[in-house]
Amino acid sequence: MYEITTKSREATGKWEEFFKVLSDETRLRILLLLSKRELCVCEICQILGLPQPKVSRHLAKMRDLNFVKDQKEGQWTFYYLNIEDPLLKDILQQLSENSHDHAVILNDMEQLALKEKSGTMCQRPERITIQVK
Amino acid sequence: MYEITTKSREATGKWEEFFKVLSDETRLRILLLLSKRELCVCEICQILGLPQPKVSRHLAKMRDLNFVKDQKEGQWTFYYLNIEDPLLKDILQQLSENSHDHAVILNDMEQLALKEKSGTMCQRPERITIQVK
DNA sequence: TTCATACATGCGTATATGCGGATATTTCAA
DNA sequence: TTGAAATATCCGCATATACGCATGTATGAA
Repeated sequence: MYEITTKSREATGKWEEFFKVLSDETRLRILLLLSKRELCVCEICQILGLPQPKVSRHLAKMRDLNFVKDQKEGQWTFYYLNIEDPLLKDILQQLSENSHDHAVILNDMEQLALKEKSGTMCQRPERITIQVK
Repeated sequence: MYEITTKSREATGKWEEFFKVLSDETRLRILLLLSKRELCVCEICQILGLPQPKVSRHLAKMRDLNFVKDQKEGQWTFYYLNIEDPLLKDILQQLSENSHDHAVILNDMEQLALKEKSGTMCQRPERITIQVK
């Protein structure tokens, strides 16, 4: 149903707002990270190499516009994609497929992989294994 | 080929710029009009009920970023969609399909239809019949 | 040549937006 | 209770962006 699948636009009722969220490199980087897996704020900061207030602000904006959802777990707040919007999924898919000429994105993905391997991810409760992909 | 189909992003190399163009109601209205047919600046102004400098500036921006192309024909400059970008096509398709709850867009389409019926469209040379849809 | 129409653009302004730095709040461990 | 870590938010500033208005340019008709 359209009413269900396009929440991120319903929030404002305006398409401009939807695209405005995507008009920022930091937010795109975060969205592409979250398209791989859920992450807490401090993990995102470390992977992207960005200050926490900056990341937090962008996450808040995307949460307000229903691009992502959050789930507090003790000291951490985990963010994950709101996958109910097919257009958003299509767009992130396209970005992901064409990231080969985007050095910044490639590096972000590598930093995520490195961090996962190094065992320095924040501890998750079992039930938060939200696999988005 | 990716190199051919994504010109509107290659222009800047940055996805943000692509979405920034879509982050404006006037530009979305124009793009949806042009997804129906090619139009000159004065036709767009009349259909949207917007001042000419405003429309002209938005068109210039979209031309610079390869969203649209223009073709001068005597006193008129006809603009039409650059349809080489599959993502742009997808997005406009989605917008078009879901315009039923967007009164502004619905009215624009009606104004276009009315203007076509009323015989007040600017005169076109035969060869400019660029059907985009 | 003169004038009207179509279109583009320069300028000043108001607003939006992103950012850095500081700080408040919550949670957990010592 | 105290302190450190994680997160959110407030403040002030710098920049970007859209707009209105005026003007410049080109084209075609009288």
